[in-house]
Amino acid sequence: MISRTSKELLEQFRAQCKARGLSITPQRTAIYEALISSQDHPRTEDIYNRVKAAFPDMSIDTVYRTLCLFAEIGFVHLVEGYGEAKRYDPDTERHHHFRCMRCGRILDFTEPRFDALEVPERFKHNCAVSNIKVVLEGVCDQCLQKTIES
Amino acid sequence: MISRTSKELLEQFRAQCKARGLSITPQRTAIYEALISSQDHPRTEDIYNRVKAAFPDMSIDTVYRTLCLFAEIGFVHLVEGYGEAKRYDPDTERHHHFRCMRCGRILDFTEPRFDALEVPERFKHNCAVSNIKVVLEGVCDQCLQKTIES
DNA sequence: TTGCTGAACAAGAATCATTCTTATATAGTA
DNA sequence: TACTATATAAGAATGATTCTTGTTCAGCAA
Repeated sequence: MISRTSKELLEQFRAQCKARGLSITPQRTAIYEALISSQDHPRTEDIYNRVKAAFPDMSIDTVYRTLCLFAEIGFVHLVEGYGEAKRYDPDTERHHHFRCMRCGRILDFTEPRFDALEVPERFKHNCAVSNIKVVLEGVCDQCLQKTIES
Repeated sequence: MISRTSKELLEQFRAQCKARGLSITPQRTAIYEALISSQDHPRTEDIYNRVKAAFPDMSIDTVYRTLCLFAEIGFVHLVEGYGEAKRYDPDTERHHHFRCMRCGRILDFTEPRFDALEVPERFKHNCAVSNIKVVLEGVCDQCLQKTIES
C-alpha cells in the first residue's frame, strides 16, 4: 500500500543517493520504505524485523549501518535517548518530544511557540546547528495510572 | 577541597537518604561527592574511575546502581544521549544543551527566553513533567574546524 | 554496646546493543 | 558484458549494562 506520497519520497530517496554517489541497493530501499511507513520511533531491531519478511537473509549489521547512514544524510533523525537502544524518527519535520522516563514512551507534539525558538548567538556562528527542539522529561499518563493502581 | 557549599550539599544528601529510608553508605557518599565536584557530564565509568582512588575495590556495578538511583531521586539528571554510554548531569538547575552529533560533546548554556517555556496544556494534567529543556543538535566548532583542515 | 535483619555490596557471569572482520556479492560504470 | 569499488552476510568481538550469588554492613532494637 504505497501511496503516491511514498512513491515521491522513494524517487527523492533515489535522487539523493545518486547525488551523493551512494549505491541504491534493494536492502537500502527496503529499509527506507520500512522507515517512511513507520508511525512510531523504531529501534534498529524493529526495522530489521519489519524488513525481514521481504529479505529473510538480511544481516542486522546492514540495518545498523544503513540507519546510521540515513541519519547522517538526514533521511531520518536519531532520537534523543536515555541509555537504551537507539531509536529513529522518520518524521523530519520540526516537532518536539515528551519522553517518559519510566517506560521510554515517546510522544510527538507540535507547538508553534516552540517552533519559534531561535538558536542563541553563542552557537549561531561557530557551530552548525541542524536541529533545535524542546524535550519534556517526565512520567506519562499510563505509567502514572499504574502507580495509582498499585 | 570540599567547600562549604559541598558540605551543605552533603548534609542535604544525608537528609534526603534518611527521608527515603535509604542507607547512607560510604560508597554512596563517595559517589555523591564525585558527582557534585564534577564540572562535566560524566559517564558511569568516569565516576567509577574517580572514586576508585578512595575505594580500590568498589564494584562498577555499585556505581551503575547508585547513579541510576540518584537519577530517580533527582540528585543528578540523566542526560539525553544518542546511543553511547549514559551520561549524568550534576547540575540540576534549569539549563539547556548543545550536543555535537559528531564527537558527542555537550555544551551547557542558559538562556532566559528558553527558561520561560511552559509545558503545553496537553501534558500539563495527564503527565508529570519533571523537566523541560531545549536541545540543540549539530556540529561543534572543534569538529567544524577539523573538517576544514582536512 | 551488641546483636539482628534487610538493604547494599563485590565479583564475575550473562545479556543486550553495536561494531568489526573477512570473504562474497553486486550496483554502477567503462 | 566485464570491471571495480562499494555494499553485504555471517559471525566473532567489543562495550555498556544488568543479573546472580554469596557476603558484608548500616540502622535499629534490646
